[in-house]
Amino acid sequence: MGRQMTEMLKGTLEGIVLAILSARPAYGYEITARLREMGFSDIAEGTVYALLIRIEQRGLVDVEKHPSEKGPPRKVYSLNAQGQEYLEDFWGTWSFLAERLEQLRKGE
Amino acid sequence: MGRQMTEMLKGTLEGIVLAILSARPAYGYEITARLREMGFSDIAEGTVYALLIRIEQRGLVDVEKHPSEKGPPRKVYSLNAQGQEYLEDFWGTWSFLAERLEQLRKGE
DNA sequence: TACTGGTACATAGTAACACAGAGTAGTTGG
DNA sequence: CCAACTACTCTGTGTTACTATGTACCAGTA
Repeated sequence: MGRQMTEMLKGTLEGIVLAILSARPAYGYEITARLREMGFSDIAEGTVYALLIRIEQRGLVDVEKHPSEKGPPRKVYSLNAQGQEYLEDFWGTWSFLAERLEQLRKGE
Repeated sequence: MGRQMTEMLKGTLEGIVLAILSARPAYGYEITARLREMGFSDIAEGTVYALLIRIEQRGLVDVEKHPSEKGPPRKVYSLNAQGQEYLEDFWGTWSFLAERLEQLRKGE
């Protein structure tokens, strides 16, 4: 992945994953696959799992273990109330940034 | 500043500064002031200076020293050809990210 | 003269995050 | 048995923005 994308994902990847979870619960491997479909073709698996552990420790998601038909059991994450609130903050921050950048892009 | 904003600025602040410089040359103190006017109210001065040194070392900007009426001489930065190219890459990366995020925001 | 405040740049140390790369397990099919 | 897919974990590294502090230069003023 490009250096620019790597740096830009810092902070936003977390929001992206929370947004995915706000649609419906999901587990790590599934989220990774979803990201790849979205075009984030080479986000490292390890990055996603580490992020999930982080947001779990911050209490933004609830976790349940479900057996899988194939492979080891899945850790299914779902956004809780605190996570929902945090996601709204994220959208606020994102909007602020996106507006300034659109302004900058036009302004020349 | 919030944790979210701090993380999101990683990767974007560089582009923001380059975009400011693409409009016209500027020096560090001036850029910091411009950022504050834009609403990035508490971006640390040290952050901007460090960033300017970084982009100078990468060869994205040219530097000239100009005497100042008040205080020490100014280091005036201007975007060069390589910087222009890099900025275009930045806009490409940004657009990609912004599109996915808008999609995610709508999709629920 | 001494002091204050604004201008202008620099640096050392810290925390957070994405990445690379390797490893551990379980299941299925050749 | 082993390759391929599923599913999660862990260690170490580089980049970045922040905090905090320091240097330096000038104007106005008491």
